[in-house]
Amino acid sequence: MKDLKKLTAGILAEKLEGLDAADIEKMIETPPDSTLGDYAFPCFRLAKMFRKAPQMIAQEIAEQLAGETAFHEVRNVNAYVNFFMNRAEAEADAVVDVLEKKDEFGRSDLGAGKTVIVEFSSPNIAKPFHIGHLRSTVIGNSINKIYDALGYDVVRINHLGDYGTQFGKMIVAYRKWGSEEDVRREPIKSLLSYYVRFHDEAEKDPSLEDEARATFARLEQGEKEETELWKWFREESLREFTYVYDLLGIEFDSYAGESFYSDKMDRVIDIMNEKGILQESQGAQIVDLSDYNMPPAIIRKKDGSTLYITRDIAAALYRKETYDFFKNIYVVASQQNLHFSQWFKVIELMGFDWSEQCVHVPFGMVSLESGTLSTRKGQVVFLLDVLNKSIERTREIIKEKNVPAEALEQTAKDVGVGAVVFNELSNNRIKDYVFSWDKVLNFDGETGPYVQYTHARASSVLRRTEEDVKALYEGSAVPDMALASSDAAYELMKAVRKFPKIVEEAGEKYEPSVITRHIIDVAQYFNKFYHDEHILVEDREERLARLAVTIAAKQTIKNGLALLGVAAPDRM
RNA sequence: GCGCCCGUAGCUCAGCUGGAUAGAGCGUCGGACUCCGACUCCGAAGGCCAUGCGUUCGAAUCGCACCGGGCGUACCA
Repeated sequence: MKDLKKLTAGILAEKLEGLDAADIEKMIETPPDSTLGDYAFPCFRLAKMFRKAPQMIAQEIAEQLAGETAFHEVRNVNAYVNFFMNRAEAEADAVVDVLEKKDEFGRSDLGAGKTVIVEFSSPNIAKPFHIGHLRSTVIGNSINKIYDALGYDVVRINHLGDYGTQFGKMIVAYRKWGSEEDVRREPIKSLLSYYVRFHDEAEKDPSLEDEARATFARLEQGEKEETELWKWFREESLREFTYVYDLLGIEFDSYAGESFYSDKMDRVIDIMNEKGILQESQGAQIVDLSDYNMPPAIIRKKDGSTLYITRDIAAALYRKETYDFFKNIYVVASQQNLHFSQWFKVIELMGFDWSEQCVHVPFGMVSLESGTLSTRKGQVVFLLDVLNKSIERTREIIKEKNVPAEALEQTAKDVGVGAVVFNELSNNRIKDYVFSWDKVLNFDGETGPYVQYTHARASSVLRRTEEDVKALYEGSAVPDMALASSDAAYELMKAVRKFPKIVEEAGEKYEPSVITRHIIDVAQYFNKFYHDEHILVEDREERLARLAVTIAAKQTIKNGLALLGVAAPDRM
């Protein structure tokens, strides 16, 4: 597709001394109202340069560009030069692109040859997968897909919380109150109950905490008995997680969790010593960060065992060496902002200039109407329950619709799961939110089912005239887009044209909601177009043009949903 | 205390790295199916963009201050 903004900037640059096209392109903006044109060039800033009133400048530019064939019209309003593009040309340009690229429409090769790592989801072993884990899982998955679409090689890492003092606690608890049989039958539920009991008992008997720390230290030293138990807990837990990931359609390239780095930490400490940044304080080994207005990073506890931060540093070193990443992205809750600032700084102090390639992508907290999530206190909503309820509700609704019986289950899953995922990705990730059943199970308005419905509706139209559609794809019929250049069609096609830029923006900001918002726009424009104009008209030429618009809308929605990890069924 | 984040319509949120009268959805009220899928569409009501000062030709957007909320703040993750 042609970049019409760039083209406009280029033409303006010829008329304006002292400004190059790149500067002008940055100044060009989109008018608040489409009746004011497709692009606008504000002239306020030129006033000083040309020592003239901005309105005058705008007027003169508009007059000079009056005959320019690249534009349908150039109009002056106040201090703005407003550009109206040739609708049919712009639409045709996009249609050709969509017909040719299909599922690839919106993809680019910006990141060719570069590797991006995304660490996301990362649940704790032996704890249930709840609504709080959904954000990292779904945001991380989408960021992966976005970077993949931008041409990067992506590596999806599930940094399982499979290590740390908590496993000391778990092992102590299992030995005291656990049963092998229960763990085999209901692994997470049983392990969790031991864990909860541990905390209750430890309140009465604080020596349990010391015992747990000692047990973890033995695990870290590779003692056989502890290691066997730990391995077993990990396997059982992973089996349950996989079920949820399958439902969400999410895959990982690596499950190297914290434990994977347990033997890679001495090196980290050696490097720190070489650089002379490690010091002893209150029996622990720390890196002092007071020069950077941060509390110290504790690298090694007084009992010799390591912490989260040490493992993250070891993991980053390993990943740099293994993958030579261009970017190393962490999709982790904003609660850990300080943690990431600390260890990014430590890495820099260790002399690694790639510390700036490490990016923390934080997101806001999820809470319940009854308060903060707490697995231990039973204040929790399980993700599986949410997904199942949503699927169930979808099944009820689509039973009477146009879904063949054999496709019902799959469709209920696509739409039900899609609703939950879409909902999760519709707001800026940094915002906190309160989980509400009403909200996830509401399918009206700006929701996944709304967008999916729009897609299914477009598919339905296309299904009715397969010959025409085939002809368009094969190129044996070339649509005359002048026959579909109404306001409704044009606004829709403008949104389609914008899609590749939207993908780039979402990548730059690490913000899937940019895509979510945009495909809602596309769906809204399509629904308006659909209502305003009959697509399957008698006249073939007119019909082909409107079908081309329909194909473009459907494809954009489908590709956008794919980047969110949401399916786009043809019927629902 | 200190640090970071959030504060836009009754509710949930957009608002592009400063621009032309601040936009959606939900909810409320009122309309549109003998017509390509009504999980749809159209219309109405609803705002001193928390507050104050500043920078600027121009501020919801940038800076400072202040209020309210969240998170974090040495051996949990």
